[in-house]
Amino acid sequence: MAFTLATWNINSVRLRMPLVEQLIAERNPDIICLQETKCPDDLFPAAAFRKLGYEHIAIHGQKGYHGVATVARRPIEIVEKRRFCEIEDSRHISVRFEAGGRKILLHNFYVPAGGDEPNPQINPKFRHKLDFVQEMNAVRADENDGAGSILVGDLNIAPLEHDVWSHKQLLNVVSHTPVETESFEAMRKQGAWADLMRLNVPAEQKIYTWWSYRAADWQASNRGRRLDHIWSSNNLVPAFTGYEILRDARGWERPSDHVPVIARFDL
DNA sequence: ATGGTAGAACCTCTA
Repeated sequence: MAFTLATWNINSVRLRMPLVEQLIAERNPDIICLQETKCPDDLFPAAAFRKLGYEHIAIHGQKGYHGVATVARRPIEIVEKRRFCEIEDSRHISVRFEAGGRKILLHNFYVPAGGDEPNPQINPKFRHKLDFVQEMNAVRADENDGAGSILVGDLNIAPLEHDVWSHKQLLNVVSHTPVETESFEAMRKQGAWADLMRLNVPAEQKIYTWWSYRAADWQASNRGRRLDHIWSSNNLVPAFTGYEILRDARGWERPSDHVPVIARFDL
């Protein structure tokens, strides 16, 4: 039983519904996890998704900012919309679905970006980001009863040296500072999560999923970062059969600054 | 070293 799963920071789902349609036309993922939907739940384009065949919809949105959504061609059951750092931001939703006779728990995350100043003493947004990652230590790849877990989303941290265009130049830039990358990797390992996008890729190979809007020519400068991630419990690693970063989507009409990442599993 | 773009919503915040 094969299925594909896409994760994409869409940066306004209402504005970019045509791009979502393009993703579906080109790759037809079974499940789509969106972040930064920037859309209250009552304005979510649910009818449009249903029309496209995504009849199962789990949303956790708010007005103006943040917001996550998981939509699927197959039944999904909402498990939780977790609140982090005692703040009412919409940054998480988890659902359960069945594949190959196994129940799978799927977390969809939008981790705080953290502002520009990488000093938690003077930048509350960076403090919030660090606290958020700390709190994610409680989210583990539970393997009870043979079930598996998947965690995807815009995690806003590029943990490894070759997850950014220049390790040296980004050491003091939020998303790649040592305090972030170290607590991020510690949290991932502590939760027993496998970093699927790096599994079979040489450490020195660059992987990007995001290119800034601020570059004059994103393609020419190619100063990307790997901010979007796909993790799974170890018992799902044998079922993981590969992934694709839809880099082309960065060049689509009025693009998001993130591109979809699509993982394939065969259970 | 600096400033560059984009979205939501309405003033400025967030990224």
